[in-house]
Amino acid sequence: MGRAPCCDKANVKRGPWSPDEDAVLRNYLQKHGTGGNWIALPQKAGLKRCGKSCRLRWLNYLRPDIKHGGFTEEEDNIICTLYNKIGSRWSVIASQLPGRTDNDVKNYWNTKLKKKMMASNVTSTSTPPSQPSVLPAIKTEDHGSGADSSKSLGTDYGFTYDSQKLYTEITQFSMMGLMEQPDFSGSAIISPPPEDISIASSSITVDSNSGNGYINWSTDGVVGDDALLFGDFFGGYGFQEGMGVVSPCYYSNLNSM
DNA sequence: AACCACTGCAACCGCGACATC
DNA sequence: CGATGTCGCGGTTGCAGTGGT
Repeated sequence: MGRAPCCDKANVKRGPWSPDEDAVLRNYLQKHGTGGNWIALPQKAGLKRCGKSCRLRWLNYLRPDIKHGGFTEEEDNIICTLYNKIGSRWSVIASQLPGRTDNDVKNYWNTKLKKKMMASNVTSTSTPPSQPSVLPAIKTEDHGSGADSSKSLGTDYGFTYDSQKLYTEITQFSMMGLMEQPDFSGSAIISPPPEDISIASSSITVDSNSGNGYINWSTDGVVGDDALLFGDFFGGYGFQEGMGVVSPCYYSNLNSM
């Protein structure tokens, strides 16, 4: 059985909102609030609109604290960073940007930021590293030094990866200001370390010919949440697609610690 | 001036999640 | 516990504005 429509589409107005409709909706909501029911609201307010349409209009346009356009460089960075970490969860991303709506952020990403990111990637990969003739099979290998929370811990996780892809992702990472520009001669230093995580040092080392590499990191001594968060950080930011292959290695190791 | 392609953004649609009955 | 109603989200569409030819 299909879902019943939220309103009678034949009897509701659609398309752009007029200033009069905006005023009616704004006045009603300022006086009465939503009453916890958007579906019933248009009838109460005297609008020939679908409740969903009213909700959207209020949330995306009429709310008093909304900002439109003029995204700052800082907002760009936040959007890029979060997009690379969590993907297209626009409501979550928008929640980190006061005055921005999910729709605004989504539109901004689709029309401008995505192209900006891609253009930047094209520029930064104009002299790509040499490609292995045959893409190596992905493998994970634990080179960890084992669990001893009383000492400074150093952990390496070996991986094999398509070096072209890895380079692109590291460059992207760098563009976001989260990593020093890699020269790809051998390694890239993650700098500064992820906020709130006490990683003492970290780097990515890659052989651009073979595609073999290691993620190396050490903490100040406590491997609990810090290491997990760092795993999340890598898994989310640096290797959104590829790192999933390595992530299980992290977690299986951490679980055994 | 007319046409076309492109861009940006408001609005719509469909669906999953959640609440309530 | 299943059926129903509503909310909220992400993907997509439609259209006005703009610039190029």
